Amino acid sequence: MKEYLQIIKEHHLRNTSQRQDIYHHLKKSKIPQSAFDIHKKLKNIDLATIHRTLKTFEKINLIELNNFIGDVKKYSIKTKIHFHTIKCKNCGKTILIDFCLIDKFQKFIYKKYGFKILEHQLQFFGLCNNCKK
Amino acid sequence: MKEYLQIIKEHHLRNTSQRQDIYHHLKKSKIPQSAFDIHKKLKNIDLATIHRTLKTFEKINLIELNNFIGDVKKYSIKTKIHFHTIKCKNCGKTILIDFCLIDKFQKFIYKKYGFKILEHQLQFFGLCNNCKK
DNA sequence: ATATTATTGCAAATTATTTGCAATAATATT
DNA sequence: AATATTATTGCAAATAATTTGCAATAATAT
Repeated sequence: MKEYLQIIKEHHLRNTSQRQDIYHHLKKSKIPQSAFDIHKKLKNIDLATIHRTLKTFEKINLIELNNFIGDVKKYSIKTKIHFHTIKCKNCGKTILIDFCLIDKFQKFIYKKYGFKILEHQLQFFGLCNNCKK
Repeated sequence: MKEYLQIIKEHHLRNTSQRQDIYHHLKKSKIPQSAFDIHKKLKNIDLATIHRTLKTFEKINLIELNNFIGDVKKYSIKTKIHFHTIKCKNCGKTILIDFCLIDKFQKFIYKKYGFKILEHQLQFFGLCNNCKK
């Protein structure tokens, strides 16, 4: 919470109740949330406001886009802890992998392709414990 | 082309001129294409037909979804050659990395999380040669 | 306590995708 | 080779996701 307010203030934004509620909803969500997901929980906040808020939060680096390819946009709190996700192709169960496999490849890619990597996204699709049987 | 016709026939689908044209457009495209991208090039084919064709092609594994997160759906021919992409955050330039960094991690993930990985998608975002200066 | 202006809610617009249906064209059947 | 069958197409309309204009409201600055 301290962190949220600090970042809001740094960017000269207003600490509205809508922004607080949306931030807290994202904070407590285990899985990335779409604008519509949030609207279902916070029915009193207009959907357009939720979209605008998510864009704002993304711009100031409070949250990040984190959806599976082809899916609607979903966002999650930007943590210092980098993670990846696995989604079960059968039941949709999604879990987080709480460490990063990729960092070590960044230097290699810089040498070979001249690209300086700023971010990456790694998504796995598979079958979970239950569904693989 | 042989491959395309073979797969179409295997699935008892009809080899229409629209499907041929869309397939060939994707085949010669270096970068994943959206329905609208294709429609711009093949103006005589209805946009709804393009959407339906892409879904059909995806279902029979001729093509695969390959867009950057948050972007509209983009598809590319499914090659035996697995690849990843890097997109420049500044100019949008996109290049392909023609080998896979991830395969070796799959066994590890199976052991630790019980997930059997079927597919993955790795996207890098960074700055290209020109833009990093 | 009041003035200023960012933010909100609402309605309408835009963009991406999907669907129903009659016309058309590809394949199967004779 | 001609005809029958039915998948596929184009068109129009529907739905879904997101964006935008604008007046009302609420947060912050004065």
